[in-house]
Amino acid sequence: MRKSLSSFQFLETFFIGSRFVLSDIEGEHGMYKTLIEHIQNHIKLSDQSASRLVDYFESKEINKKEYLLKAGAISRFEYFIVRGCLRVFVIDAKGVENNIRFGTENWWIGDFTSFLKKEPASYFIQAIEKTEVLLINRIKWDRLFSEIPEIAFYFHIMFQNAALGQQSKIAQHISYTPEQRYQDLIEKRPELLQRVPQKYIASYLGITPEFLSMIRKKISTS
Amino acid sequence: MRKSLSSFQFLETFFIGSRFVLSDIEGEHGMYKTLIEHIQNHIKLSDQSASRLVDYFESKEINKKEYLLKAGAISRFEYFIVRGCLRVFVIDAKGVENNIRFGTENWWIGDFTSFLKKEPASYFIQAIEKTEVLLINRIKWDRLFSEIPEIAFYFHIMFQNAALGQQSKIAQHISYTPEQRYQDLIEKRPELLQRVPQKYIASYLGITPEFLSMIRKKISTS
DNA sequence: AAAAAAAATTAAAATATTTTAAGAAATCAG
DNA sequence: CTGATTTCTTAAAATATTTTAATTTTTTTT
Repeated sequence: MRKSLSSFQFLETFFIGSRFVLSDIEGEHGMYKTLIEHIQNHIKLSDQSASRLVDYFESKEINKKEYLLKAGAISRFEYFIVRGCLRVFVIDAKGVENNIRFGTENWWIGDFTSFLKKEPASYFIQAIEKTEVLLINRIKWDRLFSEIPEIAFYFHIMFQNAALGQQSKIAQHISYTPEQRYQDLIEKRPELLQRVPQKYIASYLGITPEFLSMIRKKISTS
Repeated sequence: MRKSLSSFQFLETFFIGSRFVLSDIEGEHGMYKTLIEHIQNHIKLSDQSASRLVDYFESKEINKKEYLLKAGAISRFEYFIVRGCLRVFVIDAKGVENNIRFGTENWWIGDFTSFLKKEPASYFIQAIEKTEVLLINRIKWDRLFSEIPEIAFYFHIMFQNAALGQQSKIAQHISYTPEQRYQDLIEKRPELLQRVPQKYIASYLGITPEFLSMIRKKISTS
């Protein structure tokens, strides 16, 4: 009979952010180490359970400009980024690409609605640089939750963070000017400005590349 | 020993959306019926567990213009709207109110970050009309999760939906014009246009009331 | 390393949105 | 019900942002 973690316990783990050191997942399984450490940063997960994760995920490397997912297809996997950088975008009625998210190391990426409901995806996911991901299919995803139940708390936290982060992102998008949104991006994810082409950043901020250029010029001369 | 629902099971419940009829929660406890039905629309919850919910929530009625929460205070409760309409807004650096969300019947509302971390809230929550809510404090919230574990699945779904819904809302805000966002609101939440003053709607759409007026005029004459 | 392609910058003209101001319509308080 | 207040609309002027187009810089390909 397993003991269920109370909400309180999981929150403690969440905020204290205890980290366990792994010794048995090494060498060829290096990419799993990244995922396991990320999970253990958020919940308690025995090294034994951790070592079982290897059975659920496969690894994949994609080159710059290659796609992990194209809108219209059914998203068969959820992806964890071990190394690299991806962009998520939609194509609107006018045929224009709109970048809505950038994923880097330790981010989960996917079209979750498509993955769950087996509906055609709305998003494109493309590599901005050579990227290594771990992926899990739907069958193993379900198995994961029933066979390693602690994991449910980890994803609970992931979804909760996603919901909270996006809530404040919406607030910002409404109340900030494009210049303020750019300043905020510089503060929160400075590495993106090095890794992501400016035209994608502009689209993410909801402005044209030309206008982003003007903003950058204005900032640098003040 | 309780049986844990697998991810698969809870998803089935989610999408099939089975509904159970309650007969024992009636009369003076009518407001709980709304919550219980909402929960049972998403997960399986025995009528016995359902009847215990009464112990966790209190009810409160607030009048038009009254506040449930003000930024700066610590949010001690999460709220479920039984009847009425609330707005969530932030005040930006220029002192301007920015509405980011409207809650109506069956919506959960609160500053969840503040509630969890006991930090000062960033949001104001104010009634747009006379509103009846059920509220739960942090201690009972934790107790709820450990004593009625099925509920965790319900909130898992709530967070997941919030994360997904907000994701697509961000995508829209970037790729739609104000006019398209207004059209989308008409489609998705037509009742809000009757219940919420236009100046709040304008703020929610990220435009001035004057410009919303122009959009409405343009739409009505085409 | 050179040629070709893609991305970033600059500036001017065009368009979208806000601001200001005033009047009309709707709602509120006594 | 009536006056007072708030909300909504309209229009003109001001500002922000996009579009277009040309040039420079950077990246990719050969």
